[in-house]
Amino acid sequence: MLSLVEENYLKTIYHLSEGGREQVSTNAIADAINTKPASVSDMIQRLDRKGVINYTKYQGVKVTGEGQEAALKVIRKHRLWEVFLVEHLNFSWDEVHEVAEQLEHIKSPLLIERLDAFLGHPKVDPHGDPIPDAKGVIRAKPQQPLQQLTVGSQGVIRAVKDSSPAFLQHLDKLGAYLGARVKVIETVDFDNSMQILIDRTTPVFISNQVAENILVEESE
Amino acid sequence: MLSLVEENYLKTIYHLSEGGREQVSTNAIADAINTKPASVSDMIQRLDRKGVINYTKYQGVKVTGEGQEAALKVIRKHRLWEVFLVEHLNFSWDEVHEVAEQLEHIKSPLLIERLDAFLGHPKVDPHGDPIPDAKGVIRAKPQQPLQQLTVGSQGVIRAVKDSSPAFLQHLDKLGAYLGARVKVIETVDFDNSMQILIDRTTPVFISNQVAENILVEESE
DNA sequence: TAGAATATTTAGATTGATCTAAAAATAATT
DNA sequence: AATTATTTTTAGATCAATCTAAATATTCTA
Ligand SMILES: [Mn+2]
Ligand SMILES: [Mn+2]
Ligand SMILES: [Mn+2]
Ligand SMILES: [Mn+2]
Repeated sequence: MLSLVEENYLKTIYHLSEGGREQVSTNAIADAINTKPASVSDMIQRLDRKGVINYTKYQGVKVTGEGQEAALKVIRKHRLWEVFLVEHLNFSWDEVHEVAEQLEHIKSPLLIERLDAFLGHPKVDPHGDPIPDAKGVIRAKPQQPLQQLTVGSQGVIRAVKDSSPAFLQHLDKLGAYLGARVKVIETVDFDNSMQILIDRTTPVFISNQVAENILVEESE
Repeated sequence: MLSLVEENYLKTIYHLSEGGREQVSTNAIADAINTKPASVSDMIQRLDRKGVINYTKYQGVKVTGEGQEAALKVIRKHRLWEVFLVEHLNFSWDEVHEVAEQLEHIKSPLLIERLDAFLGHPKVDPHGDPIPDAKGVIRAKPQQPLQQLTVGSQGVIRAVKDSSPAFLQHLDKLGAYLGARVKVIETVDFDNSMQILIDRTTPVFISNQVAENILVEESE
């Protein structure tokens, strides 16, 4: 059994290793979780003892099979709650993350399975992130950062990499949302910004950082 | 701001003082919360410093105005979540309390107001307990333990005093539920047990303890 | 009302989670 | 390769929440 804090560490480590990184470093964790490296060093030794990560001194950590299972359970809960908040309690997509950070730690297998059924077994959360099923299986769709599209190519917005209110509210202003069609009008080499069409309306400029955090499914 | 543990202490103290008791004793709290008196002694000094209770050494504690407000917020959340679980996630009334004990600590004013609206501003929880409104106002209906009814008198079950699975499952077996009509057929002086009719079906025997924990609204 | 029983508080320890400061290891750079 | 810079770990403290054992108050009872 993991404590709330341990669950947060584990989830963070899992997310950091999603990018393909083999070993996750102490500093990376400290950064992500807003703690000091000394605290992380302590905690990862505890998590190693609990068998959810493998820790080798000075070499960072790696999530074990058992650890991944636990991490995915937390992530499943987080995302299901986000769906609930948006679909049934009229939350907007920039309001849900913080609350879901709390709800993800509620311990009740019955609750989460009933919630899943109530929601109709959703496949993605309000940010387009896939929801693991009860066994921890994720079906990820092929997506790429909007940044990578070339002039003239088109796609549909499927997810966002960043779930911060600041970013999501910016997208709202741009008129961008999950499912919107986008087309690249122009790319600017100087700063990697681009001009795009969203749903065939007026062209808008987006910065490199924005384009990096929008995930699209390319379409012909 | 109160910690999860502090919220639990405060809620417990509030409930213990509901019965009219002026001062709540250290031992009573320790009992209710399953801790040692020494731990309680420590905690009530902290809660006193935070201004939610008044503590006088060796004389027990009393909830302050501010404390009552905080306690009622937690109770409101607890009961709203119980309604949600029963009405929307198909939980039975004996399964909700434990989960609600966790959910009641989620901190988000928006969430709880949205949940309240989603549920249609319910007035009572699945055990018949009144739900405080956003301002902490409770409208309690006139109720008395079934034990107090005399032979021949009738009433409607409005609430249960005990929310333990054991008790509620027993009521299920008896066919008792909120809203059921009851009529006292016979009372036994020897052990204070009674024979009652539930919804005019076959008479059933209930013990003194059962009769004490069923709250009815008497009717002519 | 004195002594016994009970309730409450204090003292001192422990555990989880965090921090700062210092030490040790690894990585980068002349 | 030697030195410097960076990263990571350890040592020692602190705070919340708990415990056991001992000390102190209050309450009951004879
Ligand atoms: Mn989120
Ligand atoms: Mn999300
Ligand atoms: Mn309850
Ligand atoms: Mn209840």
